[in-house]
Amino acid sequence: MSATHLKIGDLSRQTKTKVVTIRYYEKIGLLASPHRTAGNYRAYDDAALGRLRFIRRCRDLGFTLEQIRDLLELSSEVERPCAEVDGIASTHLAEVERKIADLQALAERLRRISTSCSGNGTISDCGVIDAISPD
Amino acid sequence: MSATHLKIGDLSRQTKTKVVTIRYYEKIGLLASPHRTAGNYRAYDDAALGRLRFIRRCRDLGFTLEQIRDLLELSSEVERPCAEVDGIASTHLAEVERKIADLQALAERLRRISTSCSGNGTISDCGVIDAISPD
DNA sequence: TATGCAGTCTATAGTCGCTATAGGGTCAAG
DNA sequence: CTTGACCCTATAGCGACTATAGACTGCATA
Repeated sequence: MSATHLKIGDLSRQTKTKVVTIRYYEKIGLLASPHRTAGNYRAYDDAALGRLRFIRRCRDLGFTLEQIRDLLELSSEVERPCAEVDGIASTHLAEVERKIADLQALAERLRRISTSCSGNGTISDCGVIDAISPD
Repeated sequence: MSATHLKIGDLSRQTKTKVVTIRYYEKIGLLASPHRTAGNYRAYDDAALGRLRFIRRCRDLGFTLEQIRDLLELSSEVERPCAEVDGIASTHLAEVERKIADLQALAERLRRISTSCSGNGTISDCGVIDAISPD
């Protein structure tokens, strides 16, 4: 089982990850170096595909590569208490929530800036620049 | 008027910008090279301080340095229609709103992942990893 | 006057997460 | 036997900084 010979392009298509990115993950040690064919092509098995899928799903969720590295390591140490894994996830959630709050404040300011422009004067009449730099 | 001799550290404190960052802005041509003292120290005037303040406020608002470059250029061409400046701001607002929506969806997913952890088992009992990688 | 120390100078390399490019080699189909 | 899609390595670039090394300046205190 999992003796499949997947080429890097197959992984690329199946995970929507650019070939160069897969090689990059290997270079930084996030993905193990796979076997090579006679012609020096990388030959992956299903486990590698699964691991890459996991990585990509995590990236999608906004985890950093460092966090993903931790998650991958932890997930193999099945006896460790799960508080650490949950800690990574909830730290990240807190970060995301903070970002949302920041962006909402930002959107509010931008809306105010936009309304200070009448839309048909020249810059000297327009409130936008002044709204950004209120000296 | 504006013959003040501000040192880079003064600008740094007054705008909460790291000294290296100010020098970086100069290097990429966002901030003009100021006069130098006899001892080769950068000597800024109030205009430079104002410009840096503007840049920082824009960064705070999430504009890229490229967009700020445009804004600075536009704002000096007082006869141009202000629709351009407003366009930059409202394009940016749209982006921010999209980002907020994305992050909210993301936070929702993360919350669901976090709740799959009971909090005191081992990793093998913990739903977090499985929740991320649903095979 | 000497010394210490905070502040400044230049130049270079590192960060993160890729992406792009150059200059090749491999392999299956026509 | 050539075409073309795929693969290989190695290096440099992106944005917006940040960090570091090694040297100089300028001011206060002993």
